Amino acid sequence: MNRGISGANLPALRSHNTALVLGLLRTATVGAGTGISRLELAERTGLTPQAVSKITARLRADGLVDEAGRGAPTGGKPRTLLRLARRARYAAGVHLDRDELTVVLADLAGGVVDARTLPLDLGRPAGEVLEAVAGLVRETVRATPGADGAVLGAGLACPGPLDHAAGVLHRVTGLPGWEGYPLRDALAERLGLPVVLDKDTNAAALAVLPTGEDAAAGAEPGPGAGDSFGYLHLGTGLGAGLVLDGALHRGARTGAGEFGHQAVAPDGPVCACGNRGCLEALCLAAVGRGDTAGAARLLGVGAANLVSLLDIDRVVLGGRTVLADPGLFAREVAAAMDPRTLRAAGRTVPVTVATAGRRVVAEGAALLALAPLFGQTAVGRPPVRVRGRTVTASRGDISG
Amino acid sequence: MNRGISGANLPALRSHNTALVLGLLRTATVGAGTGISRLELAERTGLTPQAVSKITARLRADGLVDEAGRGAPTGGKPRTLLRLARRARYAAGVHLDRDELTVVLADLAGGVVDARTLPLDLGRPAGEVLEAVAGLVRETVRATPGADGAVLGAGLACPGPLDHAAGVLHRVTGLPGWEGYPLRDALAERLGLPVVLDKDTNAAALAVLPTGEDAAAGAEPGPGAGDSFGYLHLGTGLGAGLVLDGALHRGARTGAGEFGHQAVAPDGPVCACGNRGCLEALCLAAVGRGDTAGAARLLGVGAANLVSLLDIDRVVLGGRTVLADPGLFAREVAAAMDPRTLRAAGRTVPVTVATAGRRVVAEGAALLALAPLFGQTAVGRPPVRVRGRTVTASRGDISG
DNA sequence: TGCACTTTGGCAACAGCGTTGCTTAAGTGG
DNA sequence: CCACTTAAGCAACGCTGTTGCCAAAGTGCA
Repeated sequence: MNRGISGANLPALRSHNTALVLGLLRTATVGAGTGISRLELAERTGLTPQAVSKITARLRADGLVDEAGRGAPTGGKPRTLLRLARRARYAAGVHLDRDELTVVLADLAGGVVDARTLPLDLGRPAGEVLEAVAGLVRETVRATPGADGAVLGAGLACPGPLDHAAGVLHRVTGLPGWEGYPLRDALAERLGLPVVLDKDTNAAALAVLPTGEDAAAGAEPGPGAGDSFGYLHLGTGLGAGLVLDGALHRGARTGAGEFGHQAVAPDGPVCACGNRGCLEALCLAAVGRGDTAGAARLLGVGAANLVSLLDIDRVVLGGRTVLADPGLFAREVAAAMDPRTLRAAGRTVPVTVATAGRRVVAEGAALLALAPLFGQTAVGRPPVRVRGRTVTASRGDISG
Repeated sequence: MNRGISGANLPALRSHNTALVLGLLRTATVGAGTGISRLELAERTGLTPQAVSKITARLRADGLVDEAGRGAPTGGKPRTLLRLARRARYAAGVHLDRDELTVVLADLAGGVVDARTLPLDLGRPAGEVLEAVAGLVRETVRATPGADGAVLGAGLACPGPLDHAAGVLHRVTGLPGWEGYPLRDALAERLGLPVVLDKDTNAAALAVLPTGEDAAAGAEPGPGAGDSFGYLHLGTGLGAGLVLDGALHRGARTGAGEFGHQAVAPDGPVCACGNRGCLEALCLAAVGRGDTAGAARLLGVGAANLVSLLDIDRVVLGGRTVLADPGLFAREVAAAMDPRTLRAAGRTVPVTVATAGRRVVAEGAALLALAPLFGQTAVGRPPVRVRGRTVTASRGDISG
């Protein structure tokens, strides 16, 4: 029942609008982006040009935003383009997998500046693992001139159930030693930086959110809404990261996205979780007997369920098994989905493979640490007049 | 890519906070609620007491809020309790089903003031159906003294695929005449009132959202987050309404909640949608052969999939078939879910049956029309300091 | 009964947000 | 070269929630 504290005051208003502008600047900065003008920022946010001028002036004074040349001629004074000062701040992204450690250093726009990978057995004692992580992060930061004092924080992505809010691991399958370990705070103390802990699949989903370079062909988010998709990760397990209306959906216990343990066959084989007919068990069995196409088609059935339940715009695939034959997976998953989504939802849902490949989780982890800067939540809507008096309006329950 | 316009200005800020206060007043008003004091409003919203005083003063001047006695003695001046002036405004809720029309008139707090039901064949021509709907709404409004000029709008809940944003029906299964019909605008014109169109399952889910009277036992939303649940409706079909973090999840095309067409058996019977193994086909077949408990257990398997994917807090059941034996359904669904959610998510998920019974959809439809008044979206969080300067913060992608 | 104390809640002045009206800057095109 | 167009900053402003203060309205002990 406790809805939390969500009253808004002027500093919150300012933060919200600043984050909104920064978010748009980021999408205009990533990849080969040339920047975005103040007026376009005003159009996209709904703020007045003057308000955008003030906000961008503050950001420029803080060194977070630079001018980047002129826009196309329009018959009058050309628009001045703005973009993020990419190297003004950095964030570290850590992918702590069962047998491997990957660390990336990302700039303000999320671009990877440096990346390092090390073999690492997650079964080793916690102190040892933490020292390896902290060491590789420090090494990566030191290798980039100017990054040393400018790292905003670190994102840490791990497999298995965990609690994002508390920063604590639950049970990493097969590795009982990590149960309940406060990984976030332990790393934060060693690094002297804020750390955000999340599931690997959630991190990967963040990396796939279109920050400019990666919007899937044909995927059109609905009117006024953010992007919605599922990132399906098939590696040593099968999980998903869900982005709904442009925001990661974790669930209250960081339990969302347990895609692999949906039941799709009443009398299927017994899964490692103890139940029958889990999609993960069927899928991995198919992979195990070399039937990659069969695994992909099973994945497609699960993906079709996801589309039916959540009305997402697109599906993105990743994980080692998928990356071993990306074309086949994209093709077979789509083939398995099409008849179901066409008949049930009347549309074809685009299926792609995450372009960042094996580094997608680490890149997403860095975005976890950058996320507080780039908000996207609305404060509300224009006031509504009720019986002649302006009373109120808000996004509330209804969205149209 | 178009994130929509979400910049916030002072009127938006005011609307947001006013809606927040109204929402808390509503939860304190429904049922046997005695009201809520200004100071508690301040604590719950995070606003200062003075800000709450100003907001409630405006609402009292508008006639939307009344004083309602004193709070418990605390050793000083007792708090003055406030509550919604329930009869200050009304909203109509329309449940247009295949064979029946139900209209309720709800007061500001969502309480049902009057309700009427009529047999109505949805296969009749559109004009005839609309006239019946408008007629029953008018009749219901006229029957309540003081309601005539005070109706904020009408919510209209229908079965089958439709577009909430456009207010247009897609194809109502078996009734091709309604395909593409702009039902919302047609009714709005006849009534001279704003109309909101939504799926019956979404409306029912709104009615189940705890506005005070209906919080399921044992359901604890996660820290800082809103309630999350799935409302599963088993009647002539099988569908769901999803509430995630306190907000209805519709999807960009109002397609979310197609719970019945998830595949749970690779070689199952052919469903009406043309695919094999849909949960709806299996479930309805079980009902058809009198195996109600079997249908309930199948429902439980689907519900467990929902919990795995979305990490929801609870499951609520409704629909004619469920209401024919509520106890059995609650028991068997829970029994089928428990082994799956215990092993996969480590918890038991409460299962209840919607208390509003057959009227739940119409009640929820009325809430659709009231929703714009009672927002629950946050503007952001307190500012975050980055390298010594206050830059920004927002809810953004990460929620902890 | 009276008085000290506690707590509520309004009044008034204020800081800071985006907005408005206007001016200046910097181009294009005849 | 000049009229015109468009971009973007300056200054004044309205309105938001906030702060400091004070009156109102209780409780509880002497």
